[in-house]
Amino acid sequence: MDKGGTTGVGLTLNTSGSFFVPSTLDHGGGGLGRHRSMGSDFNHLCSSSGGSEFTDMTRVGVSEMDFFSEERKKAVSKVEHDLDLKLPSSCVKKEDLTIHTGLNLLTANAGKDEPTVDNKLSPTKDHKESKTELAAMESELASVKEENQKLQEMVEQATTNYNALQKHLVALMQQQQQSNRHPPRDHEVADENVKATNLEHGGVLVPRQFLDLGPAAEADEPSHSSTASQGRPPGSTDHRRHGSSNNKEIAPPDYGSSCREEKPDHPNKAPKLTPSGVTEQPQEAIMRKARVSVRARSEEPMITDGCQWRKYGQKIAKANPCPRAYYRCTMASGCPVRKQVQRCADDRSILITTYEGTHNHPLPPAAMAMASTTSAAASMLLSGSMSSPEGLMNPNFLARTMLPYSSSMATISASAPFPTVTLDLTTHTPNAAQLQRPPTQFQVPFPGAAAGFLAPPQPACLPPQIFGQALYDPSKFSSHQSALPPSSLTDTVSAATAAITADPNFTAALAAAISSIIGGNHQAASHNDGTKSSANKTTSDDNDDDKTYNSKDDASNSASPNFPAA
DNA sequence: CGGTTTTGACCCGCGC
DNA sequence: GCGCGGGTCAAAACCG
Repeated sequence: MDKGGTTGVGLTLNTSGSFFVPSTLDHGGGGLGRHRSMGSDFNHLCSSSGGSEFTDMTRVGVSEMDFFSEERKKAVSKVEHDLDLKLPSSCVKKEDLTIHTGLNLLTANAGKDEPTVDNKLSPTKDHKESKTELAAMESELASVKEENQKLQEMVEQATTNYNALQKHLVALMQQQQQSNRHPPRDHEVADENVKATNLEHGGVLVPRQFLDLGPAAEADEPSHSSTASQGRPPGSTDHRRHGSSNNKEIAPPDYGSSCREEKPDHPNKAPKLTPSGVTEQPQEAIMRKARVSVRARSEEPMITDGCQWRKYGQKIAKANPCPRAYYRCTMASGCPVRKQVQRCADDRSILITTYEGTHNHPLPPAAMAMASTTSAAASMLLSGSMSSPEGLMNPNFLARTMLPYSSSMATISASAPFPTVTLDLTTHTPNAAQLQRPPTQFQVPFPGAAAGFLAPPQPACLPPQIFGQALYDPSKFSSHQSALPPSSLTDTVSAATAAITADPNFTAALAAAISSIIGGNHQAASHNDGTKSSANKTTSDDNDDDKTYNSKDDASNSASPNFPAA
């Protein structure tokens, strides 16, 4: 498609003086509706539409040429003004987009085009018709202008939000670099956060962390992390007893060895080289090892997070009589995300779900929230741990930032083999709703919402529906859950989210979440069918997904190891 | 029949 | 070196 480039409008004139926009123009941006939905090419398309649309509707007799030419010029200039068109000289010649009007055009092009029906029109009839057409044009032009105005406002808003987010990211990256050199004290961090938020930076730096996060960026993860996590040294044989039998179509990742190979503290591991020769970031390996643990009350064997999981193992840990189940994401082949599900030893109504890794595939909307949140929490954890060893070694570092509102909401475990954030959603926080938007909470403009990708501008990444269908199904509600009605859970979730988002380090993570949400939404619009087909059993929608799991799990619930006979 | 779950065995890191 | 514990594999069973 010619995006309003050097292709001239190329108005042609028939012998009657009527001129048409040739169909070749229309394919580029003839339909107004097409323009409205355009994004980055909005201005370009509008600029060409301003002319083409106008001229497309215009069919004027020769006698009116002079009169209408002035009108047209005014109208076009108005449109251009309204749209505040900025036509880069490099790609658009202004004169190409200007409506060629007047008799000079007539003389220039006269006789070049074949006669049309308009030839038969008498001047008088032509005149009247032209007037009505002009009136129609003007009214339509007005509505178009109005719509374009709205669209432009939307674009501007989205751009503003995007810029604000980007600036903040840049500021945070700079701040992070500074803190690497001179680890500031806590209050200094807070001050700098405030300053960073207000900083205005013109530079466009995209932090790598931002790029690394989110499904879009993760799409190539298999080629990276798979070399890191799955790639056994070329000559090393599978030391396991059996050859691969399952997953024949997939290069079976050796998660055991990968896990071990990726130990961040492995002393002898030199940074691996990607095929391209780029040194692989150890951060990525650590990133995959960061864990987000979610504690939620649920009678269900598994909380509903919108993803498809396949159980690949079960183990009874020493400290907990309840067996721990191991699940792997099956929404895409080779997705590195795993989760562990285990009931709390103290309170078996509490389900502890620990997520690890980031999805390398688009997510359905229902899965987006949890994935974004876990990814964000992991990123936050890692950004804290990355910026200084203190973050990793001192469990209070992140705890301080995450727990300004509730000490029971989130905890950081440094004693665990891997850095782990635990979001405790089992405790109802009375003031959770008030904490949802604390005055000092960093709020990221939500480009998705601004641009209309997401309907409600929710600060919370965790819609309540992800925490088990039981929350909405009274029949499945246990006494535990009835003690925690959905609304309060919503508050708790919101409060947890508020606690997380209060951390400025969360920014990069949230950016990832946003990008994944946007990308996922973009995907989701066209992905549903794909999800259905590829996930055959699971998903006409999420409820079906739940039912699939629940039916099985319910059937086996009595014998479910998640509920061992006490 | 294909996908999922179960379950015993294996691997590896770590502590002693 | 050995045992323990966590994590994973994969054949068999199960399910729709």
